[in-house]
Amino acid sequence: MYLRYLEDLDASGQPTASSDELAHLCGTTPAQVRKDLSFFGSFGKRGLGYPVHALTAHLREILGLGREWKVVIVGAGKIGAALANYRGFFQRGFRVVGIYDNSPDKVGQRWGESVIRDTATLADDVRHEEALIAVVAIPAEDAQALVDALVAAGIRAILNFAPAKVTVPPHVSLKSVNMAMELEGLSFALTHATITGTSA
Amino acid sequence: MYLRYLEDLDASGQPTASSDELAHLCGTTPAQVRKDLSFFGSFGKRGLGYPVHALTAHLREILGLGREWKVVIVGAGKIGAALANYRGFFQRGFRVVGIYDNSPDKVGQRWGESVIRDTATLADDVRHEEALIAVVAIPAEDAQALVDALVAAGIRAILNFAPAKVTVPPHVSLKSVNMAMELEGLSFALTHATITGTSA
DNA sequence: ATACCTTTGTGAAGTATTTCACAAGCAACG
DNA sequence: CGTTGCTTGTGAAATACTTCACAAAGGTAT
Repeated sequence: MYLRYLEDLDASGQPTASSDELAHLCGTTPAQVRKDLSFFGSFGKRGLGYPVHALTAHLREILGLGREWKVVIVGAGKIGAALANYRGFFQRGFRVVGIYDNSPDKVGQRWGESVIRDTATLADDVRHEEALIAVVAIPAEDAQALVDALVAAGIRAILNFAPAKVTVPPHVSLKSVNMAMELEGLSFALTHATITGTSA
Repeated sequence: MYLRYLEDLDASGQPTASSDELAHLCGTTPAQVRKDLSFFGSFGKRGLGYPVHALTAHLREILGLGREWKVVIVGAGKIGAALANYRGFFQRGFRVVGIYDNSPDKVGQRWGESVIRDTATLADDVRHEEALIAVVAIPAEDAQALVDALVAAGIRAILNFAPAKVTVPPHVSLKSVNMAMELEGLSFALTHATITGTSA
C-alpha cells in the first residue's frame, strides 16, 4: 500500500514525504507508518521525512519486485480475460507466460499476443518455463484438483478466484479472492451501520 | 467464512458440527470458533456442538442476507462481465438491477437479460431503484469521480475493483480489491519464503 | 438415577499489535 | 556556531486479539 502511494508521489516529483503525509494518504496513523517501515530498516531522515524515490526502490526490493515473475493464468473465462488484459501486472514485473483452459471451444483462440492452450499441457509448461505463480479462475468444482496439479508441477504461489475451499501444502502460498464474500461483508456493514463507515 | 462451510455441511445433511470440526474446515482453532460465534449469541449445545441448519440461518441473518440487496455494476468491461455473469450473487440475495458503461459502443448491448445503460442515467436510476450497493469496475482515473456521483445518488456501500485510491464519506462502506496488490503479496511471500507457507 | 463422556461458553492468561511520548538527529537561519 | 523547528526511530504503555483451561450442561448407557 505504501508503495502504491509513494509511486504517485515519486511521479509527481515530490522529493520527501513525512510519516504524517503517508499516513493521511494510506488512511492510517503516523506512528503506524514509522513502525511499519522501521521493521525493514531506517529509511527516513529526522526533521525531513522519507526520501520518496529511495524508499520506493527499497519497498520494491523488499516485496521482491526487483525480478520478473512468470505467471500462468488458468481459466479463460471473464476473470481470466480481465487479468490477461490488465497492463498493471506487466508493469510490476509479472509476466504472463501462458493462459490455459480445458474447453475445446476456447483452446487455440487468440487473446492479444497469447494463444489459449490446453490445460493438459499446463504441468509440462510450468515445469519447462519454471513459472512460480499461478492465477486460478476456473469453476469451483475443479479448483482443488487443478491446484494439486499446479503444486505437483512446481508452482509456489497461487492467487485463487474460484469460490471454493482450496488447500495447499505449507511450502506454497495461497491467496483467495471471493467476490461473494466481499459483498457479504458490505451487507454486514450496511445492516449494522451506526455511523461506522469504512473510509479510504 | 463459517457460513460458507456450514452451508456445505447443511447440504450434506449433517445435523450438528462441533467447534473442532468447524475449526478444521475453516483453518482456525476451536477456541476461535467458539469466541467468534459467542459474540453474536449462544448457538451451540454442550456435548453436541452447533446445530448446522439453525446456525446457518442465524449467520445469514447476522450478515444481513435475509433481505434482497439491489446492486448496480458500473463498468461493462471484463470484470463487470464476470460479476454480471456470476450466479453466486443472485443466490445470496444480491440482485443486479443495472449495468452501466460510458462507452457508446457498449451502451445498448444485451448481456443475458440486462441491457447496458449509459452512465449518464446512473444517478437517477440509483435514486429511483433505491439501490444501496455498487460495484465499480472502471479505469482507475475515472474511479473517484464516479464514486462521488454514486455517493451523491444515495449509494451506501461500494465494492471497488479499480486500482485507484478512492475515498468515501464515513456513512458509506468501501471495500477495494486490487489484483496487483494481491500478486505483490505473493511475491513478498515467495521472496521471504522460509517454510512459511499460507495454507488454507 | 447415576456415572461418564463430550462439547460449549467464558473468565483469565498469554501474545500481538497499536499508540504514546520523547530523546536524538537533521536542516535552516541568523 | 548556537538556537529553533520539524520529524524520525523506538522503548514503554495501552489496547486488541488469541489461546488456555475449566465449570456447566447435554447426551447416553447401564
